[in-house]
Amino acid sequence: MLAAERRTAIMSQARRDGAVRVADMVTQLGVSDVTIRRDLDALVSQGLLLKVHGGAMLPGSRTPEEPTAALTPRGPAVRADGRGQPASEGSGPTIGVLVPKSSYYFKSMVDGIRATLAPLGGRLVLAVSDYAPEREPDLAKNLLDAGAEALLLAPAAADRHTGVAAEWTCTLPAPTVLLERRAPQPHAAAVSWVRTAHENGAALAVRHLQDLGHERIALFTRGDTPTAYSVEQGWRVAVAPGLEPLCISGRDLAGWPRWEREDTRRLVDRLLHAQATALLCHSDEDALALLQSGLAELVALPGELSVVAYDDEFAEFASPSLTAVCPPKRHVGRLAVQSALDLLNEPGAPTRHIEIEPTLAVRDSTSAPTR
Amino acid sequence: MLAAERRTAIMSQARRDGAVRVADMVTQLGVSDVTIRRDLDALVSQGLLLKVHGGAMLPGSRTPEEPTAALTPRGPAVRADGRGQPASEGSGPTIGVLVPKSSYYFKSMVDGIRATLAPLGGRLVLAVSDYAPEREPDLAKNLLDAGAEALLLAPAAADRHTGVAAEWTCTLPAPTVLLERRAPQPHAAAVSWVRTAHENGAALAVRHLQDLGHERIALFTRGDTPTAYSVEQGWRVAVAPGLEPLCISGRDLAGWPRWEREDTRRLVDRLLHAQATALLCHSDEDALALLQSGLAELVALPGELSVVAYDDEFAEFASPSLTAVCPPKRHVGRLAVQSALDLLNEPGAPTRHIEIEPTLAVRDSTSAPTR
DNA sequence: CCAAGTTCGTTCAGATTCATTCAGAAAACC
DNA sequence: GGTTTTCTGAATGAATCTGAACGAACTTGG
Repeated sequence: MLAAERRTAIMSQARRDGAVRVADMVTQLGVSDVTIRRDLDALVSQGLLLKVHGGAMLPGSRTPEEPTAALTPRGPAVRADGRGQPASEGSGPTIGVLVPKSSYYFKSMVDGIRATLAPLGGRLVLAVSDYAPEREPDLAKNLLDAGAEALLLAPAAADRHTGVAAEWTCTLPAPTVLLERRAPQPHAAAVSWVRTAHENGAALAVRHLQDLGHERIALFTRGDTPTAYSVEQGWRVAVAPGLEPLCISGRDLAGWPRWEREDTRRLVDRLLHAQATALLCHSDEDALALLQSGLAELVALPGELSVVAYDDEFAEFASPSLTAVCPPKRHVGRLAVQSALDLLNEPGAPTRHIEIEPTLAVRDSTSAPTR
Repeated sequence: MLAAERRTAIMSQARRDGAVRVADMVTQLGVSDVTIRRDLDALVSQGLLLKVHGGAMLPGSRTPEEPTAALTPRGPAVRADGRGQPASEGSGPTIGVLVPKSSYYFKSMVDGIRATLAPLGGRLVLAVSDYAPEREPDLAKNLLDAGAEALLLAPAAADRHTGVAAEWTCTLPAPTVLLERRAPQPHAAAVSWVRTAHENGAALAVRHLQDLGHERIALFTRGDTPTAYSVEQGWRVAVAPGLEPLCISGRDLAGWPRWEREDTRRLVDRLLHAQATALLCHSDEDALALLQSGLAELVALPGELSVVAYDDEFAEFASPSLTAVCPPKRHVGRLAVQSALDLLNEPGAPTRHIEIEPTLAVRDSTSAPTR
């Protein structure tokens, strides 16, 4: 492993957890403690970390007092039901988070929230609605009962086309920041939100493909969520107008999300019939499933069909590795926490609406069309 | 094997793993280490890779050796203007700020920037363009020469109607955040900005007046700036459609910004003639000037004419005290600094676009119309 | 307060990697 | 055909990285 890679790994862990300990990195990276310490020294001299006994912390976390406090709770100290340890003598704020799913997309977002909160000694209380809108008001109340002073909400109770959240999310008795949702009209100027510019993410992918020479670019979107609609909208605007766009929605696809060999064949038929040379595939999970169910045997990748995955959880590990749009999930979490803390610390702080731009990771699944 | 093929292979591996080792590529491609190193040099000079000991890494989202920290001599503060605090032990970053005016609107913004930077030991370098677009590129360069590691720009070089900044603001060799401006299209997804939702601020004022029972709400806007156009647009959308709106622009008004008694009388004539019962006055400075030049002697305030000031620097101290829209100037500065620091500390951090909502301070200059 | 267990900083030696120079081979150009 | 340009590989000394070892410093729990 490269020294610089090691340092990147250390920094990424530090950013995730707010701190790193030498012993952990020794076992994790398989090098000696001296080496880790030297890495830390280097990072410290760049101002990226602060050394403390046992490891290092992110600078700027204003706790010169008890630096080790954030180090000692090893692993994810925070439990969904709130019965986790009090997270460093309760000096920081308690933030309640409501997400529809604890896995996949929202996992990274929650990671970002945790990483931002950890160095401040804040506590995270998590609720998962499992996409059941009717349970969410109660879950939000539970969060408040569990001591949450501010709420970060990604409610399933939202218009699927516009991502506008249900009204109750805007009238809770605590500062609220919506995640990947907007507030309904009477409250739009009063409730903050942080969202990904998924439209631009899809456009980014389309433009990359167009630059390579593709003209007919199909879209597959997963599920019936605001994200899927935003991606679809961005794609629709970015593909050359005039050409009939080919959009395949998981919600219309019998059998989905189980990709059988037969499904994949049918999908490929549709793509070829529409003369598509590229596919933007919402959720890299589905792109991976496509590959695993024989996509590469039916068409040459990327020669006959270029594939861009939307989302970048597993795309890197596919074969061929998938070019992917990377929604800045971790940063959505981070900025939401910062906003919530601002609202908490300064009661009159103004509402803010933040859009974060996705990036594109170009890998091996896209090339110029061969035809 | 062609050299170009080799380099493609290297890039592909780099993109897959985030890094490549010289030794690996030697065995994998069957050429000598010198050759690989030369390939790396070539790719580095194209900006595609960063060399590190043992190999190379993807630029961005990485921690290159000793970038700015060691290069910028932490010397005495170079102030672009006037007095300067000693800038606290030089541990923090240096932020360059370019504003068109150091007074009035931007004063509070700069205050917000300074207040956010101060506890971090950061240094602020300020440049003022005095609304001369042609001087701004040089001023920005000066800021960089003075050691600025990131830039916050509110350039006068911007489309007055849309607030889209000139292109050069997006191609500077340092993380850039635009203040109250947007980035032009090819760069919109790559350059962050922070702006006030002036449209919503104007709408807020209009709605307040409508709630009081006003139907004909006039607008005065000051100057020929993006802010004025945003306010005008928000006002235009919010006033009842169908009614002919009365918009008076300072840019069309002879003599402005000097309010003589005669000007005020003419303005009142126009308002009364249009049967306006309320006035949204962009810049509380002008609202104050109106009052001081005899407005209250010509119409009963707020009975015959309700006045809402846009901006809240002096509105509170007028008599009667003015209801005012408060643009969150200080917070614009604060969030811009936070964004710049994020970009500085984490080179791969995604672009963000932040809109902050103004608030409304209801005071004595608005009431239900008496008519 | 002490004692045990960690963690820290430093030095030294071995291994790897780096930049550079020089020379040979292949391709391009006249 | 001859010359120039470009690319490649060997060789060299210098620079860098890594791990072991040791005494000092720190943390923790009585």
